[in-house]
Amino acid sequence: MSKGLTKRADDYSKWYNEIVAKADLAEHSDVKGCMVIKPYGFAIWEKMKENLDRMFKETGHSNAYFPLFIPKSYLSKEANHVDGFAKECAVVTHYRLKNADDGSGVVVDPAAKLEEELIVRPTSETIIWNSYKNWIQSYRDLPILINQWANVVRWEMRTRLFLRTAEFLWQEGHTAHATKQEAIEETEKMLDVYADFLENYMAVPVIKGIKTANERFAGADETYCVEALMQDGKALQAGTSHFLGQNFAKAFDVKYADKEGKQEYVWATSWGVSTRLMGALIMTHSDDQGLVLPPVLAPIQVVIVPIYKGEDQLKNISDKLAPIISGLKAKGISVKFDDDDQKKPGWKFAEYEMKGVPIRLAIGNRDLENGTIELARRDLQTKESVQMDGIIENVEQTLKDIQANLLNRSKEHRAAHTTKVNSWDEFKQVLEEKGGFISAHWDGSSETEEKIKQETKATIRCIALDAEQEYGTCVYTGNPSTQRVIFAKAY
RNA sequence: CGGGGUGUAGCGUAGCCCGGUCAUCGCGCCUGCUUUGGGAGCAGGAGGUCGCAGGUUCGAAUCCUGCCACCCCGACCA
Repeated sequence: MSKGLTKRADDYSKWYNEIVAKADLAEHSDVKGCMVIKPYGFAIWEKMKENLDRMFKETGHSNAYFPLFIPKSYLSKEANHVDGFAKECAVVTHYRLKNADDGSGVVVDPAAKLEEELIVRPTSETIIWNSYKNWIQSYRDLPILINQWANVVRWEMRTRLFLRTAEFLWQEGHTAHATKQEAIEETEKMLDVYADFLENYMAVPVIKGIKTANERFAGADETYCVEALMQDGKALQAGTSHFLGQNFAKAFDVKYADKEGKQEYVWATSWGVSTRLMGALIMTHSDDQGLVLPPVLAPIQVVIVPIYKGEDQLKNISDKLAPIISGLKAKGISVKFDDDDQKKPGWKFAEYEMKGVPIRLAIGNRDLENGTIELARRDLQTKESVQMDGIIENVEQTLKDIQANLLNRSKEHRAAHTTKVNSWDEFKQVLEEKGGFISAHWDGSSETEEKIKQETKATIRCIALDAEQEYGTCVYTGNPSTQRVIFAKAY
């Protein structure tokens, strides 16, 4: 077994899979298309959840929970919505098993056929709006600002750990508002929450934008998104926030009486991020030694490895470390003191590097004599001997430095892989040789977008919210255009 | 559902084209001793219906037929 990882240039997807495996994050289940998230991977996801959940609550949202099963008739109430999901739904048709008559095992009891099939939710708009119908009568009932943490199922043909699996974990916010303006503001506010989270917690820079009609959520009037760029030059849709207009209100007949007593349809939004964020985290920061975690999301921020011979030495080291460990913990820093006698120091170094632990402290007899300790930074792969005095403040500051460095580094990577192009030849050349985000003029038609996709596999990731008005001509058709849009190959 | 490929120990594999001490090697696992500042060394040990079912043959992991499963490339991916 090789000690290092596959070189990225050789096979990016193999490199990605190795990191997921070696950092012990997740594995494919024997159940087709499904993923097992292992304890360490789940601990990172929980850190993400914890922070997102707090941010949702700070913006006035509450958590609730709705059923896993959606009656088929609900899903079909909104025409675009059902079209968008019909091809990837898991369907429950029976509710009972029985022993086979020939003793060959358990079979589905044909007598237990459901009158109406149940769909395992691919997303919960329909089941939630079926409830909102009963909850909303008056403008006084609005707004409703609810989020749910749940699992959903989308029967994808081809899956990749974290990025696309048949079942995945996510949060979905579903809000109801009295006015269009307020719903649009909510959509944009939650997009800002996502961008904030991606950049300041995950250290993943994103472009905020809106989707073209082709890429829009089935049932939305407008889909906002945050798009990130991975190390291989492909884009990843990291989160979406949808302005749903009155589509679901009309489909489920959800009206409220305004102050004048007039009946009006409710305005809606929905927004979500999923375990796909784990994929974004892995593909943005990892190197050939394995995972690299931003400190604010690392389950273990500091690992301490003692280097010793015999129990006496270990005891000396432990005694010396005790106040440092409690001092770090007092500052809210998560520390693991790995005194496992079964593993050697070198093994531990490699192990925690693969797991992306931001800081490693190593201490042995030599350090005890000199009053020093070795501090290794995962992001820079550097290590230096530093004074034991002031180590707590040093670690605290270094964690901040690492967090900032990771964001800067990924911003630089993105800047270096974002190209303005002005001709079709240039477009194809940059896409082929360099990849990354391509900023180009587009004539605004779905046909053009579709043709570009067929010829190059590149799609319009978004129309950036901060795009400047700039007159030009479509890179494909030469038709007039008023702004550049972001193209890329995507996950 | 099309095109290609692969199934050998927990994992990764050699052997298959040229049937016969071929079931190989690495990792992992178990035992013991020595080790511990970058994935320890040595010695010993456990573990396999060679995907399944037929067929050819004195003899099949190896050849033939059928089936099953998985992987890759497409199609699909709100």
